[in-house]
Amino acid sequence: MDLSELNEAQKQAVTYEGKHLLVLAGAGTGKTKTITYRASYLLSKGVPSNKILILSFTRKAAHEIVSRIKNHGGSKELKGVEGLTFHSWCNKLLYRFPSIFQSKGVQLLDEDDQQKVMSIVCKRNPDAMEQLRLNVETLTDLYSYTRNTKSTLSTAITKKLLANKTKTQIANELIEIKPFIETIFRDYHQKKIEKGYFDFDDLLIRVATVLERSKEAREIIISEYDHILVDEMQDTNPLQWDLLNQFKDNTSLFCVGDDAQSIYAFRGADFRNIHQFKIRVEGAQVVKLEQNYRSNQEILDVSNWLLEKSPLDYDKKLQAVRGKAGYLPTVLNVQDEYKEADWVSDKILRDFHQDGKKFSQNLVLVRSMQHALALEASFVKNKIPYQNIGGRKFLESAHLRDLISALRVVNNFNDEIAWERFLTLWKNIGAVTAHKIASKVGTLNNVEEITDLINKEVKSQDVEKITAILSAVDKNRLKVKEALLQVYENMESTLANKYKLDWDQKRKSDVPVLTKLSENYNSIGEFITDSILLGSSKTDEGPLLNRSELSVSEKKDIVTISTIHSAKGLEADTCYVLNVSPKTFPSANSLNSIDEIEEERRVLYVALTRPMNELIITRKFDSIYANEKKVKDGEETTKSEVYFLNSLPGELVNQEGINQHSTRVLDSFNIDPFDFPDVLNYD
DNA sequence: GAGTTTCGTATTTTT
DNA sequence: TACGAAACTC
Repeated sequence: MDLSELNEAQKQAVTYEGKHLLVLAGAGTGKTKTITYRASYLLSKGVPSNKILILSFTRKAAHEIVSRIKNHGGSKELKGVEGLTFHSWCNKLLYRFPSIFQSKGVQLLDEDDQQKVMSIVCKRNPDAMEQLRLNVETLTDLYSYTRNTKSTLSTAITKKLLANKTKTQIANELIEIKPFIETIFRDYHQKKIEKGYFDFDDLLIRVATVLERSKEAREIIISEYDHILVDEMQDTNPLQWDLLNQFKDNTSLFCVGDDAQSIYAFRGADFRNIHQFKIRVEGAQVVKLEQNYRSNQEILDVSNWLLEKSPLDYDKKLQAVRGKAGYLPTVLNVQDEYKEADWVSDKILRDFHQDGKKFSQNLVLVRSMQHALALEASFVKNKIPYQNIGGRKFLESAHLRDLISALRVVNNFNDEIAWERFLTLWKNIGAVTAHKIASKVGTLNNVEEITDLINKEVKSQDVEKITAILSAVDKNRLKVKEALLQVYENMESTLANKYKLDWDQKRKSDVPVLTKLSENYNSIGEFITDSILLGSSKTDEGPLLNRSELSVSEKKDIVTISTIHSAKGLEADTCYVLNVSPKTFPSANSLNSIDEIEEERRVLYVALTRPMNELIITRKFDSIYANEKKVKDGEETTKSEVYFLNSLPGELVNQEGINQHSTRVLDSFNIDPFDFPDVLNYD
């Protein structure tokens, strides 16, 4: 196998002969390359492909690695190498070994479904909710966080809800709210058991618990794999570590990560999984990759500066193998997002026409997809082709969930959430009627009994369509596409009416894509689970789309707009990091603790380390003046002064778009940085 | 008056 | 897009 493209450190990692290895790899140092070469290397040494498992945190990353292995291997046995997310991996195990994991017939819930279940539970505990004054989303987050971090409820509440309180306040409030939260969580758990619901976390928890408890199960499962390669190790949480930990006696762990790119702490990611790797895994070695091949030094200087400003010690200073480019990154000060959008569109078009730069060499990064709306409008106006990564996924869109809900209710009569969605679609059926039906239907035995019930109890002009859909799906349980087509036939006018704003232009065209996706499934249940788990953005090259050979878009020359969270591992010639304004970096919602603020810093760091040649940062300067606005209870004055680009040294960037406001703008950048305590104990 | 529809408002990040 | 309040319908 040809290793000549690797540097010494990479080679050392790839050909490592010991059992366990941790690769600490800074941004752009060839992390993905190392992990793909490792897999190819193992294959070339005769390790069977089905004994190698590649795990990542996001679907995109997992898929990226597998497709890269295929590129430089080319041989057939590579097909067997699995590249999965932790969740899809566990789902697969549950599916393959239903008797070991007691997982037959479970109904997977996606995030929206999970919140609906939580919402039902909250409504039946009005007293607790009255006391708590928390919304459903916060509770669902807290529940998931507690389980992913394997922490006590008290610890989780303290971290998530009381982060900015004093010790006495915490103690008092804990006593006050914890019992109510506990009531709700216990009830939620009960509800899941009743209905056979599984939320995302249950996938991992079920596997971890069974492996922990049963020696026999563990022996069967861990012998499945000789090598587990973990990408983005810094994003794994204690629950995921628990899983990996079960394997270490039998299986070699090859983990790659970068603590400076840990941006999922809000979901429980814990970079102690990296820092303590050597302690936790006996005999593990560590290899560091420090040479950056991606960017020029000027870009890295800005990234390095950002990390240096942190009170945490990342011990990281990226060196560009490529050296200096001779020009600086740009900071563009704009008035509002429309000016920002026009400027970016203009530049992309100019580069395209004058320099022959491809659209696909541009990557636009945003904190949240919300920030990209004006730009998308501008792209449409200027006829710039683009794709979105991150944000709402294809199969998470409401109209497709409406269609799928029809499959779900027939697949599982007990699926209350799906019943409510499906029934409230129709004229004169609201939450009350839907709930009444949903609660009666679970005990019935076949679809005829259900249509009888609906005929009897529902007064709606659409009853005929409803029953027609249910019967059609029932008859086509094994022909998913046919079932979907018949659902659509009966539902089209209703959907067109519900989404009249953008049905014709936008949503309608998703339906053939969905039916195309369904072609390769011959059981409704499998299709439903996959559609929840894979979520699959329309332009994603995930397994769902590959199966049906729909990944046409990847060959097209288009600009990519991505959330920063989805952009890890991506790179591009030119990157636009939009709206790096006060209150966005760090986000106004993340100012409760140093941990939160530092995570925001790492998010920005990930963004800044994406470009190869050109980095353009934009920010709205009028939002700087908005700092004083809306001070709640007089407490937030200091918080509004935290802004990462405060005191950004002028020699690191070129500023553009400064007009008569310029001096005032620059002055206001000189506010003292937030006063961080300088010693932190992360143990 | 129960139930449904409609309208206005606010929205981080991912499995 | 989801929630709450207000308006509307049986």
